[in-house]
Amino acid sequence: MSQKVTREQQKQQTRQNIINAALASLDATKSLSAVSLREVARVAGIAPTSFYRHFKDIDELGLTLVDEAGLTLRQLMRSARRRISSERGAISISVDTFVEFVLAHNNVFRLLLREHTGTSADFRAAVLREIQHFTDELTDYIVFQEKKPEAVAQMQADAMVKIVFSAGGELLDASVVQIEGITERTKRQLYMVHFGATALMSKRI
Amino acid sequence: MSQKVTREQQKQQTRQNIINAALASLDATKSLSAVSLREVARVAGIAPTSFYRHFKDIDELGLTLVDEAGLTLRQLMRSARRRISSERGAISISVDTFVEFVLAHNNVFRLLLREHTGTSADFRAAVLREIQHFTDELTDYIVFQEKKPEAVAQMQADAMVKIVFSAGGELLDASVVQIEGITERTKRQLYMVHFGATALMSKRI
DNA sequence: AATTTCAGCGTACACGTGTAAGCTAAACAT
DNA sequence: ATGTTTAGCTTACACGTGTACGCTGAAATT
Repeated sequence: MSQKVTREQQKQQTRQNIINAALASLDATKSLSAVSLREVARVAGIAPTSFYRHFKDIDELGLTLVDEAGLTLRQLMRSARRRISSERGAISISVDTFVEFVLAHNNVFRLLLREHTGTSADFRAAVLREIQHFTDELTDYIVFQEKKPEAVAQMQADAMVKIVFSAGGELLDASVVQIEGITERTKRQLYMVHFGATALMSKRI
Repeated sequence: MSQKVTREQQKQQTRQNIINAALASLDATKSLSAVSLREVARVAGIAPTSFYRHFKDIDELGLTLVDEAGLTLRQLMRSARRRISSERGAISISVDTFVEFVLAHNNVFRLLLREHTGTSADFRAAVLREIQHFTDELTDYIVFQEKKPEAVAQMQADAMVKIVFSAGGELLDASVVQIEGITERTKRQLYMVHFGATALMSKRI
């Protein structure tokens, strides 16, 4: 049938295999910088040296993974924002969606969380960029929805993201019974921040 | 002069040398689990195999470091609490002290932050224990000082610690001009949480 | 003075790592 | 049909790792 693009198709297929292999290797006991070229190649089903046909470095693969993780997260938040109506709903729906994401793609979230404080400055910068995206979009939402000045909205969004991401980290090691508790606590904490920001805004900026 | 305890003294001295060597190896590019026994031994000035006379594992050394880091932090917060008078002062003094700590002992704080999301479940648990100490003491302070119910105080303290620790992570990569900004922002965010918790308490728990 | 303890040493091993060099064969362009 | 490109392979190398084994010499005990 279609044998026109077979060559490029194969290459893209192998590239995806490498990415999948790397993601599969990223469990709770393995950091990105500890993933070895040889292991990835082994799982991907290619020779170690063939890896270089697709990525210059193991680091280049790492940055690719961080980018994909950030993309997934951004898409998620867009879909969540579509389901928001009232103010109380915003926090509840957002947190629920985030929790679902962490639990469903725990390897991906762990990747972000780990490399956020990891050993590679490049990786840290890449993760920071993704978190900044996350924070910026939340800031925009707050400015538009709650009619708050940019400066206040930024601080509120920043605090909220810090709380949510930290809670996400707890989820990774949490048992099933703890998850509900963490979720509820996080919602109330975000509500605290929301309330505090609103009150402070009208008092002394 | 004193030759009575020379034997044990020497051993303790070497043990301290090992700990110092490990701390010295812990810069921005090296995680605890990536510190090699051989490198530590090299820096400490002993043969690789002599390491085992002091620690069973490299992990046992790691846990020792986390404990020492937590101890340092706990002592710091005690000294900070002594300088607190009014309510506004509490947040300001605490954050300032924390920032000083992170900047002065950045290797130690980096250790805590890294292993908090690191690859070893034992290390994660150890760091979590220290953070829990931190949170518990803050909770007690809030209960006693602000007369809030335990449940509210816990959520407030937990949110505050999450914000402060996240900010500490930013400080590690921040330039000198950014530090002031991060410090101020953090104070305001903590004030948001404080205010929000107070307001929420009187409304709907 | 004789004996026991033990902190530290040197040697040796097997293992996983990144990557350089040159080859094969199949997809492509001509 | 012929020549070129290139994804993937095999082989090979030097390096750092954890740790097992047996030894030494001095401090501590008797």
